[in-house]
Amino acid sequence: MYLKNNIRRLLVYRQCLIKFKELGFEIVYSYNLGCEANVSPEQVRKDFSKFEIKEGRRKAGYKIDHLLESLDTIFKKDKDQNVILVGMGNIGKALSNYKGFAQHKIVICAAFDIDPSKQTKSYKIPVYPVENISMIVKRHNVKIAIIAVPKSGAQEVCDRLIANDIQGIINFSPINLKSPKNVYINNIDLANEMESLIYFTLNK
Amino acid sequence: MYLKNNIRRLLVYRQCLIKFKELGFEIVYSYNLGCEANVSPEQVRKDFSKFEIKEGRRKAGYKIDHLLESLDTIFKKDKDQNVILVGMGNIGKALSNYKGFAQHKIVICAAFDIDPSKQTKSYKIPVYPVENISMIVKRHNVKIAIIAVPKSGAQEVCDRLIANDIQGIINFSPINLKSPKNVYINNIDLANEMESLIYFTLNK
DNA sequence: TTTTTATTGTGACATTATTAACAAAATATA
DNA sequence: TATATTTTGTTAATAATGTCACAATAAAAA
Ligand SMILES: NC(=O)c1ccc[n+]([C@@H]2O[C@H](COP(=O)([O-])OP(=O)(O)OC[C@H]3O[C@@H](n4cnc5c(N)ncnc54)[C@H](O)[C@@H]3O)[C@@H](O)[C@H]2O)c1
Ligand SMILES: NC(=O)c1ccc[n+]([C@@H]2O[C@H](COP(=O)([O-])OP(=O)(O)OC[C@H]3O[C@@H](n4cnc5c(N)ncnc54)[C@H](O)[C@@H]3O)[C@@H](O)[C@H]2O)c1
Repeated sequence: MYLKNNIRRLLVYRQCLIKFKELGFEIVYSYNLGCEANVSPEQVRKDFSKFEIKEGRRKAGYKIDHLLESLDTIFKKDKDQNVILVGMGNIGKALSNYKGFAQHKIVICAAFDIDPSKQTKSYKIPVYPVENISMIVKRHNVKIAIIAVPKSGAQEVCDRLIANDIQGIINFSPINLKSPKNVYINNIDLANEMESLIYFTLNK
Repeated sequence: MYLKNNIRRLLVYRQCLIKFKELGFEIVYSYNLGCEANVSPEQVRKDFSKFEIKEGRRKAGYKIDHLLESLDTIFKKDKDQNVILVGMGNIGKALSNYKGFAQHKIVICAAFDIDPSKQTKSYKIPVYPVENISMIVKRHNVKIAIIAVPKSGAQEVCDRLIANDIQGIINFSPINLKSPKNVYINNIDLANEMESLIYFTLNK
């Protein structure tokens, strides 16, 4: 199984490639990509090798379009991925307003909130009571959910999502959710990210 | 130098410890902490050992308060850390509204935006034109900044921050900022986080 | 008191990740 | 054409990280 850092770097490479492409370039060397992505050229080649991306040509580098196609295959970018959002508060609103997900073929198709005043059509995406999760998940074939509720409600929300066959969760609440191990959870704890930054900044 | 994962885990341990404490517990075993933090007990002990936290007692575990004190020392939680925010859009507003940072002794003391309509006192924190960064940084002894502007402006903002002696940056814009290596940068790319979650979910 | 049990802290081992080295191949140059 | 140069892909070497094993020892039980 490929590990988190590999995947992370591949995603960074993709962004760099898109940038290069927008700038009008057609080929890159591992050296260029490494510079832009802040890793060594050897690391770039090693990562490609691991994912069996071997379309580079000695002395002629890689065609950017080819690389992007390979990455799209790895990340299954052939069709949109529907995602639901639970908790239409500060973070929830920010995410639901974000236009950049479209480029990644990620579509937040609906949100859910327990606060009836949020259950309106006045946001960019419809906001339903949590009881409707089941219906929407089935209708839009949703496998992925975002938890953006206060930590007091996060485990309960998580349980409900899993009961509705959600397979992957991105969790913004600052607790470690309990879940069966076939459900993948990506915790994004922004306060801890800040702390970690502060730690490395002050101890460098 | 301690590595990112160590620090990350320590921060997770702290959250778990706070939770245990709130539940009325006074001691923990590495086993309990491991369960809660989703790591092995050996990993917990190894992490403690590495940071010279050796106040456990065989068969009697660790006093939660002692552990929290040690962690506070490592993370210098004796005083507030002032932070500035550049870009008062979706993400910027969410962060500036968040009450949870206080618990971590993180204070977002001011925000900056190029849009004059945002430069008001109507938000929780004052929003200034970017020209004022220098003044505020000096006044509040700021070392850390958050970049929450569109990617087109991110490098320019980054350069300005560094010119004003900012030492650490948390960057929400989806590009790799160029910076001298004595400036620590923590990139949080939410779209990539989503993609990484989707990858692992669909390939598990 | 003595024995048993549980738990820490760490050194040895295993695994994983990164870096370095280099042959093979493509291009450029003479 | 032949030679020099550049860049890939992969193997080998090194470094980092995580797991295992266990002595030391505190607490509990006998
Ligand atoms: N805002 C930030 O910048 C920030 C930073 C770090 C962490 N977080 C974490 O992200 C999460 C969301 O933060 P926020 O600032 O957006 O919170 P918020 O209070 O603004 O919004 C939470 C939303 O969730 C809804 N909600 C509460 N319980 C619910 C439930 N059981 N089911 C469905 N909806 C429910 C509320 O009605 C509200 O709309 C929190 O866990 C917070 O700790 C936020
Ligand atoms: N909103 C999200 O959920 C989300 C998700 C993923 C990534 N991001 C990234 O986070 C960043 C911010 O996103 P957002 O949705 O908050 O954007 P936004 O457009 O809502 O807000 C950006 C703010 O930055 C200000 N700004 C622009 N250029 C500036 C400059 N040079 N100096 C100072 N201020 C400037 C704008 O006036 C605006 O207020 C973007 O780079 C975006 O790609 C956001």
